[in-house]
Amino acid sequence: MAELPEVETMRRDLEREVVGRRVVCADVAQTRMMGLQTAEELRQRAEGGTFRSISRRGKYLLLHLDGDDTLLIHRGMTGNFLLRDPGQPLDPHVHLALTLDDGRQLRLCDARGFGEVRVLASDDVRVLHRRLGPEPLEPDFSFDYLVAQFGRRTALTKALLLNQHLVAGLGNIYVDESLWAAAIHPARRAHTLRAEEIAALRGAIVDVLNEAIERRGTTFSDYKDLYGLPGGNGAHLRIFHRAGQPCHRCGTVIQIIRAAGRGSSICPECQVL
DNA sequence: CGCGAGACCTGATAGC
DNA sequence: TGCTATCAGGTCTCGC
Repeated sequence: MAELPEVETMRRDLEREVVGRRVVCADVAQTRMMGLQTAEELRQRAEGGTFRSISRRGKYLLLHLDGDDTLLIHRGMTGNFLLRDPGQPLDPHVHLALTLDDGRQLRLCDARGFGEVRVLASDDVRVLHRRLGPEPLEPDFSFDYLVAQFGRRTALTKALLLNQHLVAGLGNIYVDESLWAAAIHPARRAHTLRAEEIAALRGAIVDVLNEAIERRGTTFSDYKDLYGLPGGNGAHLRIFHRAGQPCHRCGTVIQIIRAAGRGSSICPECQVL
């Protein structure tokens, strides 16, 4: 999975590695990851472009080319975006391979094809920005904003946190981690949360994300960084994928339940409904 | 409009 | 050993 910390880690690495580099060759396989865009159009618009800057919006990675075009990448669940040296053996399930003017190659690999890759004009980038909720690490993800949203919503707290229109960048890992840190059950209805619980939840989300970014993201199965290396946050997970092990706060055995259609790791003692 | 269920997809794994 | 069923979940669509 690639949630905000993994995408942000990749953004920072790409900023250092590819800004100023030119795409001399774009090999594109037509897949559903491109939506209605053809592989040929993607190739034509990417080839010859120079990377001017790299940004991120939620879980979307945006590689801005000179001119009006931006390469958009969403890694879905199993997607990896790798920077390979010349001559390195092909990776499986390559959808897109960009050969740079220094000989290195950016490869988008995704076995399942749940991700997305397209070239967008700046108008489309603006649409994407408007479509998504606030960035959780920026000031507009405020206590007041969350109180206003949660107060009028009856959905499960977990469902709202996974909803990218409400806040952009959280996925199953960091939602479970944040809910545990704030001692809130994932199936609590959002409008039943007290003000102090909302404050705790907001603080937990910020802390959990910042710590994960510091450790270059979480790897427990597929995720690899730009260099093909795992992130360092896996060993620091407090609740996610720890079913059967003791809660770090109270020692109770961690369980997996279903909430908002997702497997959800909880401490049944700390997180009561 | 908000909510929740189902669809999409394929590799890993459990069960027979 | 090899087959089949099930599960994983980010995002979109659809019905209520």
